[in-house]
Amino acid sequence: MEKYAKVIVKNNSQYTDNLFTYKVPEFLQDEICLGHRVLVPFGKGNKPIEAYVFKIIENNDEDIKTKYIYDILDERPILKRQDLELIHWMKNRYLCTYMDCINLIIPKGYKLNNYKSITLHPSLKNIDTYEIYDLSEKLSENKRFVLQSVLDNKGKIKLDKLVDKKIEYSTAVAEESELYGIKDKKTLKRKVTDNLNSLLYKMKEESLIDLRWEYKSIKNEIKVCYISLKMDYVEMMFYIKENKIRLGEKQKQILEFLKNNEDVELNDLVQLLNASKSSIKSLEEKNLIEFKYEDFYRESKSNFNYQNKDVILNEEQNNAIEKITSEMFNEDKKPYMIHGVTGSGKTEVYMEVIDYALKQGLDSIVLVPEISLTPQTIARFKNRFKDIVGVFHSRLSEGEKHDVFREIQKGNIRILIGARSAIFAPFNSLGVVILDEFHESSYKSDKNPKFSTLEIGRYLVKKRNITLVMGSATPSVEEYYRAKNGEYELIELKKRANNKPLPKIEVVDMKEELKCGNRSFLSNKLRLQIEQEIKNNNQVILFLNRRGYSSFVSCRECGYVFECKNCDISLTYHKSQNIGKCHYCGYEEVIPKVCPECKSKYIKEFGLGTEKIEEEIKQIFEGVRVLRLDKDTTSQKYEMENILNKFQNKEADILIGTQMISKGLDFKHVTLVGILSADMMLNFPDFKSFENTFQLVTQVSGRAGRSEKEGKVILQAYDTDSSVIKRIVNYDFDGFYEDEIKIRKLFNYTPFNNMISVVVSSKNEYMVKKNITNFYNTLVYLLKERGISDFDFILGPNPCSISKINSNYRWQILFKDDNIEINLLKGIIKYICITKRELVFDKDVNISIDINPNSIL
DNA sequence: TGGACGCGCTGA
DNA sequence: CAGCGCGTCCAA
Repeated sequence: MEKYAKVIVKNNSQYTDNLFTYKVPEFLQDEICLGHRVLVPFGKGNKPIEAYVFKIIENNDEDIKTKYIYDILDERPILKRQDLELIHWMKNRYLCTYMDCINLIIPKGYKLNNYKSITLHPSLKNIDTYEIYDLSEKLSENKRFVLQSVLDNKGKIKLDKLVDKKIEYSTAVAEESELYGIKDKKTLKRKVTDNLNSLLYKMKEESLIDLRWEYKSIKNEIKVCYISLKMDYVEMMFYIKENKIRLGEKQKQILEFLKNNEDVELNDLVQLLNASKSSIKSLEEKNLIEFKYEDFYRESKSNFNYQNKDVILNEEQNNAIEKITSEMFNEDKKPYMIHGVTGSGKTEVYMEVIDYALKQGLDSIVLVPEISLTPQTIARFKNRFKDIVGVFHSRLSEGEKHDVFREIQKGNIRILIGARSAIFAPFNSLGVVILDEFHESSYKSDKNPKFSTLEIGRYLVKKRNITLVMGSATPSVEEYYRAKNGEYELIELKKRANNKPLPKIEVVDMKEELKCGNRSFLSNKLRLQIEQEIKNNNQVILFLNRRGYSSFVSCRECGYVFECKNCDISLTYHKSQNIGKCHYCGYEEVIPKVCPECKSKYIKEFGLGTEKIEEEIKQIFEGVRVLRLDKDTTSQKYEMENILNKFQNKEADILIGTQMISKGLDFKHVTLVGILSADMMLNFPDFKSFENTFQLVTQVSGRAGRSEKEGKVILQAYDTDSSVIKRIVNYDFDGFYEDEIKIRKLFNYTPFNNMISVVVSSKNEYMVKKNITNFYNTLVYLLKERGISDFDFILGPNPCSISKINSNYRWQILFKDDNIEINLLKGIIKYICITKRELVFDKDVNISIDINPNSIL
């Protein structure tokens, strides 16, 4: 019997995104399992690369040549059977590659290093050195160099090292790398590598050298070494005498110490006794002590102090908990949607549900939006559940991620708090997934696979019968619609946990302020209120959803606007560094004093940003302590904790921030929230801008009055007649929902439709146009073939609203599944963009397919 | 994608 | 013909 394995190979090529069949060698036949990470030879040069076993078959009737699998890389399969199913499902749902999906769910920190190594040809191995030198004399300079390097390096050298040597050698010979012109190091290295490679192949042909791929499997792990005596102390003294073992003074000290202490960590021992590692090592070699290695858990710790509050659950909360826990083992339960006003104690409900699951032996995942993965949230869970709480988010290092996944698999972590990708954590018995603030757009991934965490959650409910609890004070319109249609179990929490009313929202008309001659961003009312609250020893939060100093800089003389070199976006001014920054690609440039176009000096910044607010607030309220929380002030690790700690300890009176301050923060002295410009978001050209505004403003408002003191909100806007603002003021979610769902229905937006966005981009604008037209024509052709002649559901091709990002020109086609079956449409798009990609598209254009995108810019 | 290979140009 | 740059093909 012959065994074959169908595998997915790990490389980042679009063109190898299918199953490859390999023969399983005899010695692996009993061992190999689905989901194993294996090593296979790939390509002409049989380069060893990683692959994942997706299928195992006996006897292969397909007529394809097969190579043998080299080896299995880990003892146990790295992917479970259910992971493989999920990968298939995701690949089809989000039209991405297998590897995109695999990368998301395999434990991190596994790496395969492969390199080419050069040795002397076997026929030269046994001849003496003199003969080799004689031989090399007859060769060209370069070949001699290779042979010499191999010999100098004990008969074996890695290609990489040879390249370095060669560059060093060439630069020494030729003046200042003149040989290759002045190029950056990377291109130089590539070039040298290429040239050496072709030389090496020739030398291999000539039987001068041997060329082979080698590899090393690396696990990013740290072990801790614990040391104990190998036998009883008295017994050992005997043993030492018996065998005439000579010990140094330090070594005697060590043994003495270990007599009273077991399992001492190596580093502690070194420090405590000032001992050297070698003296310890030699004790082990003398068989007197033993080492025990254990996994070290690189846990990202936080220095945030959270003060526990005593909580008594109210009736609404208890009902919710009762409902969810009582159905936990039901077969066909629905996901739960908790719609609870800000401060209604949703987190307490989550914790009770998790606690219940824990007692039933089930693990839980708590998902929060990236920006609200604050120390506060984490501390809250850790305080209650202690060490079994793990944290997972994209800012962890590879090693930290690896350790978290390992601790999960070991069962040491039972509750994981994390951002969206934490939903793929490898729990053994997952019972509960919590999706907090589920309306947040960050639950949709922006890189491949462009998955929606909600959809994955629903998948897990269906396939693995987990309990999915999604909570929000401001559900998204589409999910609320689904809840109303019975797809979810809707649970309403209408009261705040502290039984205080929601803070009153007052609207200030900024047009009126202007008329009265107040040209500042601060209305008189808000200014007076801030003064008042600070006098009363309370704290204030000011919210503006834009970081930086001003939104753009322009010349008042000629109208020149500073724009990003790489993107179709104006630069945001950052005054502290006097630079314009592109918030898309990170491009920066110093803003000059004179206009680069007309040389006038009338350069001025326009629009508001948090940096400017901070500056002016400090001027207006002298002596007031101000903190600013946005992406710019929190770029360094722990900076966010520091700011939040300071604010909590009342080391500041005012906290200014972007949407980072809108979620999950709970400060008891905050009595006033100022929303500086509600219109800013409202006028955003996106069909979700109303919804986003409603959500954000409601969330921020909820930061006020969370304990005994009552809170208040002042909302500044120009367009005070806007229906959205009226709904916000009255906390009228239902009204807002009714307004919005009508619009959605009218224009056929989600939830009434699916939308697919296909963006083609490239550095070359002409290529983009050509390719997207090609795509469109192919699509229309295929649709006609299927008898479809009404193409109303196709919008475009058009340039994207942001027509250039990172020097890439972007064109888009949008699809709504109006008159066409979504799966048919997806099938066709997949066929063109993936299966037959090379027939329709040029190689160097990027294609991005997004199902139900967050934004269509 | 990126590794192997083949082709053609240049200069000795 | 060695040395080098470049384009093309293909992966089990």
